[in-house]
Amino acid sequence: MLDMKFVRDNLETVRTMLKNRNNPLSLDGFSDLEKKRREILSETEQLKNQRNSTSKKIGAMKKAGENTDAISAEMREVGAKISELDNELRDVEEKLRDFLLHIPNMPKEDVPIGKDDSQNPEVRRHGEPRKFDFAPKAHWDLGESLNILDFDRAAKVSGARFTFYRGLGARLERACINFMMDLHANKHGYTEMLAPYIVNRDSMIGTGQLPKFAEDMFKVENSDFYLVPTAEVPTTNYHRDEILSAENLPEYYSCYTACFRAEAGSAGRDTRGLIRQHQFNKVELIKFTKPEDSWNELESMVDAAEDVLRILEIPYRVVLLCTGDMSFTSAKTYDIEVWMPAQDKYREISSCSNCTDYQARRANIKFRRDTKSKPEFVHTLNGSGIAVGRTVAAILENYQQEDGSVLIPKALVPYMGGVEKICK
RNA sequence: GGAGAGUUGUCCGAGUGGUUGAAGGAGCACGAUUGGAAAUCGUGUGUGCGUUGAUAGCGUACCGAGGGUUCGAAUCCCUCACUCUCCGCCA
Repeated sequence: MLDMKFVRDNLETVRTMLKNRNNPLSLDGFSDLEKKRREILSETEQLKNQRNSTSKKIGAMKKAGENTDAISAEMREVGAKISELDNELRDVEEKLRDFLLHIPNMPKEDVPIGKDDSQNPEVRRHGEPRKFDFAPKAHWDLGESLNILDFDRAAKVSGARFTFYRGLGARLERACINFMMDLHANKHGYTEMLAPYIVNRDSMIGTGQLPKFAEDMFKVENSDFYLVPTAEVPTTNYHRDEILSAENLPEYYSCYTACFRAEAGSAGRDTRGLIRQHQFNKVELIKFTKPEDSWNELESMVDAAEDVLRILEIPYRVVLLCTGDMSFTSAKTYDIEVWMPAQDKYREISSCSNCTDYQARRANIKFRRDTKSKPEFVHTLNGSGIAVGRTVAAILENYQQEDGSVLIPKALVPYMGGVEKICK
């Protein structure tokens, strides 16, 4: 969340930001609440001061054997007033907190203002989309005809937006996970993690999924548990309520998890194939950095994610998200979009964001520059490194042959136990 | 799931109603000592909020979380979470 004082002192700037993000939140009432909070606080603290000093006095009087009935009665009234004010204060602070939890992060100055994804500027491209001398098939058709993806049985067993991988399909998904984890651990310096798939409410608030996006999550019934929508949640909250030491920064983590998303509101979109599933695999990259380093760290994180596609030799482009398309917690986001021949367009396969101190403030993650200095909020970054199901889809479409077989990218062959091609 | 024990500052660890933000120790920082270091000695060493020009001072809150009793709670009561031990079950 944003700093309360920042919102108070920059109300119009925050309003403009909300408008640029197409966020309808109204800040009416915020200033009054903020002012009210300080008024109550000053009054209640004054009374507490009185109570504290008088209570000490009462202790001394009792020791001296004096009667304290009158003064105790007086303090009882002060106490009643205090608890009345405290209740009022709690109410005001709850409302303020609710405001703050619903205000998204401030975009960096160089983020273009725009309505939606049509206004995301392209930053760079890598690789030439292959020229097919036959009509390329969609990955779901390839997967079914090769008998490596089974959407029908997944629908029977679970429902829409689930998939069975089988045989070399399952092997390919697993090969991608292993390849990505090895790449980030060995080449890019990320510490490998495996995290819980179920997290509590505080974690979901810490990274910004709650309270606003509850309908996008799967909640475990009769509990306060949620299925993780991304490894960003457990991995960023790994350091919740901690003060990190400066010499450990930046901290890099890579974490594979399955991801669970309700996909409410995307009915009818990407109904076929691996693109939009209730459960999918993802390798996530997470960084905790000093504030002054986070922008460079964002660039190197995107590069690490791009590296996956470069090594797999699949064409992609990088776009910079405009204000209207950026996620809630992000100050700046690059999306990597992979070339999908059957759709004849680039599709998102990774999203890398610098959340600056926004999540750190929610999750209370700080660091200390040295023993004498006050703790400061870290910056948190997260990025897909990369979405595994979409990678498999991209491999199937980009590496397909006219006879319906699919070649395995060279870098994955060792992870496939030497298999170089998937055929019928 | 059953029974019991715990949760205090960076760490260890005292503290069962009053001057305790919290004994003592360790660590750390600064200073003294030293040719330099170790050892030793001295001083200091939490966070949030409010006030403020101020990372000064003052006030306030915080001893797992939330509520209650009391003039006053780390200390008493209630609820919850987590940790540990034993039993049961189990990949």
